Amino acid sequence: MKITIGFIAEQSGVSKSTVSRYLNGGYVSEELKSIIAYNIKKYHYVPNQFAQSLKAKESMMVGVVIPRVNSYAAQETLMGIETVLESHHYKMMMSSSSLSLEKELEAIQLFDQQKVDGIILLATQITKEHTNLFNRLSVPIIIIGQEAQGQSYFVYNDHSAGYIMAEHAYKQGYMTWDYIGVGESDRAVGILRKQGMYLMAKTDSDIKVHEHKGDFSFATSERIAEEILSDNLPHCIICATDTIALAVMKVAKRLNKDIPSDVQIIGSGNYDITTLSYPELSSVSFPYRETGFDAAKALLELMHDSDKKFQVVVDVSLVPRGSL
Amino acid sequence: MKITIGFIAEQSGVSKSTVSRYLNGGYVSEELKSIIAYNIKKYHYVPNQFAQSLKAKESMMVGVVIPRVNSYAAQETLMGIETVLESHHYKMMMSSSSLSLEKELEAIQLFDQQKVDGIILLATQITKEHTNLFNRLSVPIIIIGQEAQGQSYFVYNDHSAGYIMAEHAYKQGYMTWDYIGVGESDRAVGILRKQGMYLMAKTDSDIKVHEHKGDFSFATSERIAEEILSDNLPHCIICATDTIALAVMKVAKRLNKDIPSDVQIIGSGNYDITTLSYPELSSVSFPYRETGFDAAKALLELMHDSDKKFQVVVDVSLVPRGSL
DNA sequence: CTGAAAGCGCTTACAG
DNA sequence: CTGAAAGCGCTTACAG
Repeated sequence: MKITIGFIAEQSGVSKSTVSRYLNGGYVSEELKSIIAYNIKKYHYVPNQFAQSLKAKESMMVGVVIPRVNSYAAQETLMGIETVLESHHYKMMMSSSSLSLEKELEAIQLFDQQKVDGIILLATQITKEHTNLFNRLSVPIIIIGQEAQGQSYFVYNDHSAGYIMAEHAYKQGYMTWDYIGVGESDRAVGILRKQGMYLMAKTDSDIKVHEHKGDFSFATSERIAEEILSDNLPHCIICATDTIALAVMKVAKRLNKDIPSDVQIIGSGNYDITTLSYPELSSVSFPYRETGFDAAKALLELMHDSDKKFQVVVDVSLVPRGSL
Repeated sequence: MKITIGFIAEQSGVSKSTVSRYLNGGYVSEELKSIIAYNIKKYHYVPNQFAQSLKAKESMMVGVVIPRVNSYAAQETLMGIETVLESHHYKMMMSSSSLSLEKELEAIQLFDQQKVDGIILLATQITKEHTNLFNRLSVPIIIIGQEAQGQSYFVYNDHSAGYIMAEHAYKQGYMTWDYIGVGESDRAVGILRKQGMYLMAKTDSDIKVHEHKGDFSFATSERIAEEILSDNLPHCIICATDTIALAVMKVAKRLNKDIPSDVQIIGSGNYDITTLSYPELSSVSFPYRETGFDAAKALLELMHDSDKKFQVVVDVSLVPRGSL
């Protein structure tokens, strides 16, 4: 049978109100407390959360929507978020959109219906539908990774990331670059990083850049790398992400190129695996974990003061290693 | 203001029952349908999930509890689970315990309260409390990674993993091994893999094994590797996990050892990054994704036939590469 | 095909 | 300190 508050009340010889008060820390005599406690234990009573939430104000849960489960950036960000939520006794619920925008929207809406106290979205793209949904939400939301007009967000300085990679190549004396980018639907990675790179390239008219359109996948990156390296010439390859860079490195090794004398490689993201390759991969560091931490703190504030707005740009920095 | 079913009914000039019926596919005249639809749209009405679930039977959600967010095994398993849930129109909610057994128990209980339709636990340890909780759950649960008496579970053949690593070392002609293990609280990784290795070692009395007690962390593994390699002798190192193996490889390179001529290394797990190192890491492959897939399928069955019981042992296989 | 009413399991003023 | 009662937003027989 189903153990309800009414059953516990009955067994304890008190009213439901009293049991409810016991559960929520209201006035109950010591005597009743112990007998109620006894029965709750005896029957393994667990309050029905739906019934509670129908009245209650706070669920002490925050929902986090991530683009995919095997993303280094997502993992790190989650760990930062988790740290602050935990210390404030909130539970973190996660939902992955598997890179489907539709599922992403659904997940956000589901969290809203579930009456979480706040939502964090690790975004890859902000569409008109996103904006509409954001405005209808009954709980605060913070977006990480992409700008969203009128909302609170934390974005990385992706423009600077592109510039920094280019500048490093330039300072090492390389004047002809291959740039492997990703699609422009991801504004931060697809557009801003590339723009940053070109801004730097324009500072010296001797610089030549060959642009290649790629995507986030390892396989596509390998294919592009094979094309680039097929001419047996030296190449300085600037990659929009570390995944791309790692794929390039793998192909270069397969073709017996020496890194960094034949082929120079730099990526962005500073994934943990950049230090496992040989040579280690030069990269641009994005403070994912700290940003997750800060965003969660900000969300906590928003939950209590919905007039606030956070729109912060997080700095990135060069981490030169062996590959360039 | 809050848009409820009552408000929509009022605006549409019908009763709440009719709106509810509209929502749930009951009898409603075409005429009323369109006017209700109109108002739902107009006011962006979204049913309160708590109120629904108070009555409803199914939530179409399954909860997955993972030990930590940055685990390769967890990621892969999740992707397998996701594939089947998605195709059956279930939503996947994830919760991480951050390796805290207490949080793990809480998360399971929370999912149960939330009336998910089923739970999958990626386990690292099964305690008495776990068993008690499992028996009290009102929804089916499947455990992956550890045996749980009386429950449905999918475990890997960890004993075989240990044996396979040892056998490979033996066949390559190495007779003196260093084995780096993890704590025994994780029965599968800590005990079974080690036992499998020793079982193989016992087949030839010339085999010597030096056992080292480590843990899952990269840092501890590096420390142990430094100890082992400090004698400047050759070493054949069998590692309970790929993380440990990767750490050993890093230290070996730092000490300018050649792999595999000075130092031989093998791990378990077949993480994706095993192919990024140079040389690539030999390992034992665990079919994480397929197991997630199968476990989710099994859960779906359990949800409709709670008498079933799944207790399956999944095979693992050697993947020899450059490091041993 | 439609609506009034009871009920899901809890919380919360309110009166005592 | 305690209990009766109303209410949270929905669903579901039941009668019409």
